[in-house]
Amino acid sequence: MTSAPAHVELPDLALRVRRRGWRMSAQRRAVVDVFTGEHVHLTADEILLQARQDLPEISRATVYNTLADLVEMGELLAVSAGDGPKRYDPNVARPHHHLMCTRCGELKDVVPEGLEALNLSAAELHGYRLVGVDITFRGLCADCGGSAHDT
Amino acid sequence: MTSAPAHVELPDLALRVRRRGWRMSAQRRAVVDVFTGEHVHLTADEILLQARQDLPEISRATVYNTLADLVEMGELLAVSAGDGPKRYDPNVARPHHHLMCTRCGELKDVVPEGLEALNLSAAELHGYRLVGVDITFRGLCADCGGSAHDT
DNA sequence: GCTCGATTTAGACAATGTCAATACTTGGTC
DNA sequence: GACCAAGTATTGACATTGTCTAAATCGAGC
Repeated sequence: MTSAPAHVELPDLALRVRRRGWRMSAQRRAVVDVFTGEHVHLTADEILLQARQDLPEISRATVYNTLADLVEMGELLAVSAGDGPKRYDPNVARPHHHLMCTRCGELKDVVPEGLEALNLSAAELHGYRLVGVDITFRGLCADCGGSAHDT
Repeated sequence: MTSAPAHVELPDLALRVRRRGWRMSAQRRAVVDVFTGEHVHLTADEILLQARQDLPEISRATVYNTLADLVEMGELLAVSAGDGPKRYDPNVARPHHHLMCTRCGELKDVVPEGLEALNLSAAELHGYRLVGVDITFRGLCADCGGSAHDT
């Protein structure tokens, strides 16, 4: 362990948490490093498995703790996509929605047009104070029989 | 057990499954009868508890089986609302979306205006064949600090 | 009231997530 | 470099939600 990883190019999420002065540890780095790129939508279990390739002894609780912290800080979005476990999305910079394959669970980011007008009337609000809107387009991805063929 | 419940006024869901010739049993009736009215959004556990008031020996597996059958038949909608368990919605007749309280999980049906135009461009479809859209408005209900006051 | 196939049941199991107590590590300080 | 305090990680038990199987039971038509 004499090689100090000094000038590695930090991916987005890693850079952001670094800037916040978030206390770093080998475990947190292993988790954060899984999210390279913007269009990653992994489940906690997938994140655990990938993090273990760097750091085999990392525990499940640590991954959940770290993810919860990141969500709390607003650096990660937790997306509950129908069935199955939550997925985590590092693309918090640009508001977007999701396109989900109902068969394999794959998730894509989408930014549909004409959504600015999406509002509820006072009657429809039922006294709620609105915080946000989640839109999930359901469909079949190309691999699962999407636009290619029927049945 | 000599009183035959002959001309009870059947609520919607009960009527509908009856019409389909779905084989009825005390257990299925207990589950179906929980869904009186349109604006009911219960979790499997709540359904189990309510059904047990009619039929104390009904098992969890039966409730899940029955719910899965009803969803399969299209008589019930399964709504995954963020955290927590799925909720079941008997309002399948009119397409609608949901308004969810992020604190207590309460769910309301809403039919927002100006949604007919909601579409994805070919590029955004990523080869998916679109099946439907789920929209969930997130907020705080009146009881949890909605329109009344801040903090 | 029989009979057959559909339905229900208990309980084990699986997947996902949470928690508490203890041990360890990090970063600051001398 | 060693120490300390606070923060962080770990193990393993637990909770919740849901699924499965084999055996028992029931419903509805005859």
